[in-house]
Amino acid sequence: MVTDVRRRKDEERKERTRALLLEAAATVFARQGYHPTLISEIVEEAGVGQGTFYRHFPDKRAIFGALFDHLVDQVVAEISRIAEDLPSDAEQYREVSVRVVAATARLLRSNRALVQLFLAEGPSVDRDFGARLDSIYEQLALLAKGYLDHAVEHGFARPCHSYLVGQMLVGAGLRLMQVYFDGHLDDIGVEGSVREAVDLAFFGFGPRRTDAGPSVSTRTARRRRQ
Amino acid sequence: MVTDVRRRKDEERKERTRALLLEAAATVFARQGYHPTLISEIVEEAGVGQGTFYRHFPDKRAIFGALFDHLVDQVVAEISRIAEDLPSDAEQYREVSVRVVAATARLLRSNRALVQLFLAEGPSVDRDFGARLDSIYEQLALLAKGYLDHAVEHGFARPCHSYLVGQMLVGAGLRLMQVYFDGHLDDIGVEGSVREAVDLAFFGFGPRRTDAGPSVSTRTARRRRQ
Amino acid sequence: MVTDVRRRKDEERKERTRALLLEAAATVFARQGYHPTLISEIVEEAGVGQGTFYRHFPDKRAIFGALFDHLVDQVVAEISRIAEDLPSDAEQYREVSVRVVAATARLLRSNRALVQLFLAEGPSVDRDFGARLDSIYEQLALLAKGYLDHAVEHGFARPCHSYLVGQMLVGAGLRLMQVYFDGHLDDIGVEGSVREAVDLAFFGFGPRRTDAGPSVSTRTARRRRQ
Amino acid sequence: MVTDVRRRKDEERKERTRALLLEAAATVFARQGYHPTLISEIVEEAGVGQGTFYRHFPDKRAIFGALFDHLVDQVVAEISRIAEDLPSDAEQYREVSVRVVAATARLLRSNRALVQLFLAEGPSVDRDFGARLDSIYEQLALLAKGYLDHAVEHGFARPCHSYLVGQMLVGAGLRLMQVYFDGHLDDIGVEGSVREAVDLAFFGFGPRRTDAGPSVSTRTARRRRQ
DNA sequence: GATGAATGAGGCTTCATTCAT
DNA sequence: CATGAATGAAGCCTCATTCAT
Repeated sequence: MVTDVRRRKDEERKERTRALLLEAAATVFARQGYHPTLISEIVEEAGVGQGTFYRHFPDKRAIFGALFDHLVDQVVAEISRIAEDLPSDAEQYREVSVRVVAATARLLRSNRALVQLFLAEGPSVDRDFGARLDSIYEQLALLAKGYLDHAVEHGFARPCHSYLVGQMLVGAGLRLMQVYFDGHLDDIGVEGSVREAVDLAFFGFGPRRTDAGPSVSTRTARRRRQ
Repeated sequence: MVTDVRRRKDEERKERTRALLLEAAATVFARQGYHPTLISEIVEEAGVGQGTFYRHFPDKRAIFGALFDHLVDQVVAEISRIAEDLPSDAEQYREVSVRVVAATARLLRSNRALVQLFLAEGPSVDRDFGARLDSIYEQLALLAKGYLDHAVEHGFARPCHSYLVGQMLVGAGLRLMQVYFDGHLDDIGVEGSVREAVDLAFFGFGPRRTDAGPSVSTRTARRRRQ
Repeated sequence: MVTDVRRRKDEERKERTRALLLEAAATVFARQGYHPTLISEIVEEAGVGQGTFYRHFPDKRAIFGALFDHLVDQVVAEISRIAEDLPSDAEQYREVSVRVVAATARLLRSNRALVQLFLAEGPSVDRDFGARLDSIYEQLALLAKGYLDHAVEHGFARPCHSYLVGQMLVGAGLRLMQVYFDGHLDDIGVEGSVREAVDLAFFGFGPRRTDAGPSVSTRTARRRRQ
Repeated sequence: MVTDVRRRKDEERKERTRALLLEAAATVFARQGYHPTLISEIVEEAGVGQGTFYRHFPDKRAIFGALFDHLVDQVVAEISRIAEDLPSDAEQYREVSVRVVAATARLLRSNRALVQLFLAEGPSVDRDFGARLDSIYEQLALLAKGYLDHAVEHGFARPCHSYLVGQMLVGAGLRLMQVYFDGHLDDIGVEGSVREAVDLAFFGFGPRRTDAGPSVSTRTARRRRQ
């Protein structure tokens, strides 16, 4: 009995220490980047002993990976929760897009420092880690391609090289996120940015036509800004 | 004078050694990435002594920077050469876009390894270096914005948040390049990819309209692929 | 608490290691001089790892300085202990001088190797370190000047340029010490040397006069030698 | 014939280069001390090529030694020139002493930087070099001892441990020189300092006696200073 | 003889990792 | 489990020295 209590207390303590280390690592990585960060800086930030680190992670890479996995799990869960069903007409399609993208954006924004860290330094941590990132981008692109193919099939998107378009949308989205994080889109906010982005994806920037086009609300919002 | 001849020969030798080092650095960086690369590996690849490195560059960062500057200079020169005048109608606009983008793509492709290196590892080399990259993206986005504003003014682009759109185009382009480098667009080649990309930018992927749309040639090319 | 015990043991261990390093450094410095000594030789002599050195001292200079400070502290404490009160007549004055000088000599002799090290190599270690030595000489000279001025005032020393005389006494003392360390004064020992030195200071080597002069005991000692 | 002219020109050039190097070395050594000085700094100061150094000296030690030898030769020559004959009475003895010491002082002062360099850094350059310095001090001490023994024999010095006294005089002299170089004796100048020093040596600082004592001129000078 | 680019041995220092407590 | 002192492998960099011109 005593042993059980003891064991549980030990485990709790261990868990707490691990959390301390993860948080500290996130802080220090965000502050100075992956490569310049020393184990000694992480443990100092965490307020634990040097040796303690190695009871929880084999090396720096591992704690970086743990942070990454945690974030990816969160994001995947969130996205799956929202984007459950395929849309059945163009307008609905756009609305779903806006909703998914905006939700993702909000989630990522709340982990801004880590996201920027992974985007910027991920590829340099490790060949392997770079591949993980690439695979995520690829999956996103394929997801977009799937949606697009479905849309083309139902006539609310024009035929195109959907894989290429999917990749470009991913790239545009990533860049958009960066810019947004840097505070360069504070004038229109998440919602506005997303709507503008979705408009670009649907209609391009070519001259407006009468039969369809950017939603009135968007145009209004834009006008208000000016 | 004997001295003059001597001096010139010395300078030539030095220049040759420097070139040797730069080439070697490019090779090794491309092979294993910036951080894992040791000075000793660069000098071995170059076939010069360890100390020789330090007669030419103060440290690893510097030689990386030199490679970067060299590439940027090349690209800037090439782009300036092509994109001299602003287009005066929509069709011309698209043609100029295609020409500039395709030329840039070809130039970058011939420096593929370095470009990938800079894109992937640049932000992790240094706070400062990351800022240099960012500034380049920003400049590109502003360039795009400028063109776009001009197009809107002349009626061959619809009103939009041109800064945001510019940034997205940059992101889309970067991603496109990556994908292209990875050989995932070998089916349509540079020309085809660029045309597809420009179409996306001009018209989005929304349903085709009658009054305007992707060029016939493109549609043809696409059909052939399918 | 377990933690407390642990902490104390750790501190003790650290202190022991530090002492080990200091002793080793003294040994190696004395053997081969400051500049030719490598950190690797110190740690080998101390029987600790290379990295351990840097946990205790930032560089070679620092450990040299630590040795120096330690010795100076010792000497200062010893001298202050002896030379507490000013003498009130000529004979007493000489006796105090003899006592102070002899005590210092004995202390320095027991640290002979270090003292020689500091005298010989101190000025070459560092601009700053040289200045520290100079300042000590200056202080000694001023101390001597103070005593001398006091003596002149009370009539048991003749008027003179007391600063210059103080400096010369310091120089004479330093040289005496060197010679003594080299074993060139083994015939008369510390006591005899000091007495002879004090006689020189008080009476010079000019012809003996009847009213005062070197003490009988000294003359006797000298005669015995001859 | 042509060859001869050529040969002489080469030799002259070589000599000039060597002189350039020596002068440069003196300058740089004086500025930053022996150990921190790099060969590259010497050749830069001299305005010659790196390789040129090695055509004239095998290493840094050698050029230091050459500077030293040159100075010693000068000083020895100068002293021998003055102190040719032994004095025959006390007053003459003092006058010779003053003359020799003052002349030496003037010579050394004109090479102040080098002298300070040798005194301060000599012992640290090399075991061997330190021994050379020591030997010089020893020789000086023996010289003084010889004079002293001669004086004792003729009754114008009191019996004493002449070797020890000789050494102390050397030490006092060295210190005096340092202090003088540092400008701390500007109030009485070379002549005054020397006279004061000689007085100390002859009479000590003990109370003045009637039958003999410091020269009137000195006392006067001193009084004027006060 | 003079030059200065190239060399590489060798010392310093860092820092991930271990281990005794 | 947590600790932090100790470790030493490994890289960086310097600088005396060489050597082709």
